[in-house]
Amino acid sequence: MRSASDLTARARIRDAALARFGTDGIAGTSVRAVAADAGVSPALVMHHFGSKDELRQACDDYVLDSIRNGGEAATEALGEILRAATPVRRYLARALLDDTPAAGALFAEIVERTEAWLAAGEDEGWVRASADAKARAVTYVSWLLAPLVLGNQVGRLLGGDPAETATAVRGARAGLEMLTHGLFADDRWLTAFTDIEKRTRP
Amino acid sequence: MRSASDLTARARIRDAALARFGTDGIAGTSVRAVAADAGVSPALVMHHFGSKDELRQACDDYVLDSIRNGGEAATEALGEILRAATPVRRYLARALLDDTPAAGALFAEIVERTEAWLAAGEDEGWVRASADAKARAVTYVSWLLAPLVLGNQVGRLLGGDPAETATAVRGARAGLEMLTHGLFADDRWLTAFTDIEKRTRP
DNA sequence: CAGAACACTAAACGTTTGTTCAGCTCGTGT
DNA sequence: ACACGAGCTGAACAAACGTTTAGTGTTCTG
Repeated sequence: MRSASDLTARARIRDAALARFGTDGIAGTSVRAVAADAGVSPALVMHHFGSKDELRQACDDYVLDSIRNGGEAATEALGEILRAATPVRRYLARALLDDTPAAGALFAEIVERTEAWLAAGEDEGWVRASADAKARAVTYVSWLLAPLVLGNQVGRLLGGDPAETATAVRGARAGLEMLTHGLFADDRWLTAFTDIEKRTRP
Repeated sequence: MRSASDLTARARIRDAALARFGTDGIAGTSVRAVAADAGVSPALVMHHFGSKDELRQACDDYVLDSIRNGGEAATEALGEILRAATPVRRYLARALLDDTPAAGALFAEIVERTEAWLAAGEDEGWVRASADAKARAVTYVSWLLAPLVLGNQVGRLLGGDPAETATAVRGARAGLEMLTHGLFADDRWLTAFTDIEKRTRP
């Protein structure tokens, strides 16, 4: 258990920035606010990171490392993300929406791994075949990330703290149900969708 | 087909704000930028809306109306969202992440409608039973909203403009496949999840 | 022990921010 | 013809912004 004071000032600033950026957004966070949270002067932030944008990049790198080195074999992307610390999650959500280079790279990486994972599952027979493996992987990852990005909304409706484990588990279980047994009992929506597709592109 | 010039200045300001807020975020958008996009002076923005925050509220209200009055019977939430104009979509994504009151209300509303819709489908036999109807509805709506919020990432990987219809359709189809036939062919993940749940909460 | 290197700050820089204010230009009702 | 309110602007405001500068200690190093 580490307390705030036995971290180096540089790390304290990075942590404060991560939390602030995550909750208030990058544009909505001032260097002064980060400095105040870290208990240092605004000038020290510049001394260590050069500029606000470089501070943001440092956060990007930190989050990338946290997630990449979080899971051992990284077989399942779900676990990695859910296990990551809360400020990191919130920051990641912001970064994905703000379309940070690092976040884009991470998203692409997760999709790639997931696609391989799904392909392996397909070979081994526990994943169904797909007409568009890439699109499926992208959509699947989007779905995994959705409760993370929409955490506040989901949490409020499912009761309790959005970051609370119990709430996340409840949603995850509902999702897993849909993914194994399906949501719809027949093909009506799928065929309806195909019809629309044909009509639009004959 | 309406051109930018035959709208009232008030509407032009609102549209410009919607677009800017959507792409740059609310904190990242200045009143001056909005005014410049709308071809008016910053002072006129204040004249019409009073403050930046009231301008944001006006955007909230507009998006709410756009979506609420968009679908006729609103049987399926999916169509409404996908059919909404692109700036509105992007703004909605931002608002959901920034946790605007209006966005929260809208999310809750969509979930409520979806839950009723799924319950009706369950009665009619084309939706499978669920252990946790509320959690399923919340998760389902999150999944619908995911490509919207993560549009940039999804679009980049699926090729082409994120807002492009073809790209969105490709992801939507992959999602629909998973929802009707399921993704996993057996219960291994679901039972694994249940095991973890039991071990955590005995 | 001198001195370079480092961590750190107070104060100020110029810019941009949201907002205000006085005043301009109209079309409309009297 | 006159006044009036609505639409609209340029200039200015104080506050907050990211960043710079000059300088203070403190700690390694030769």
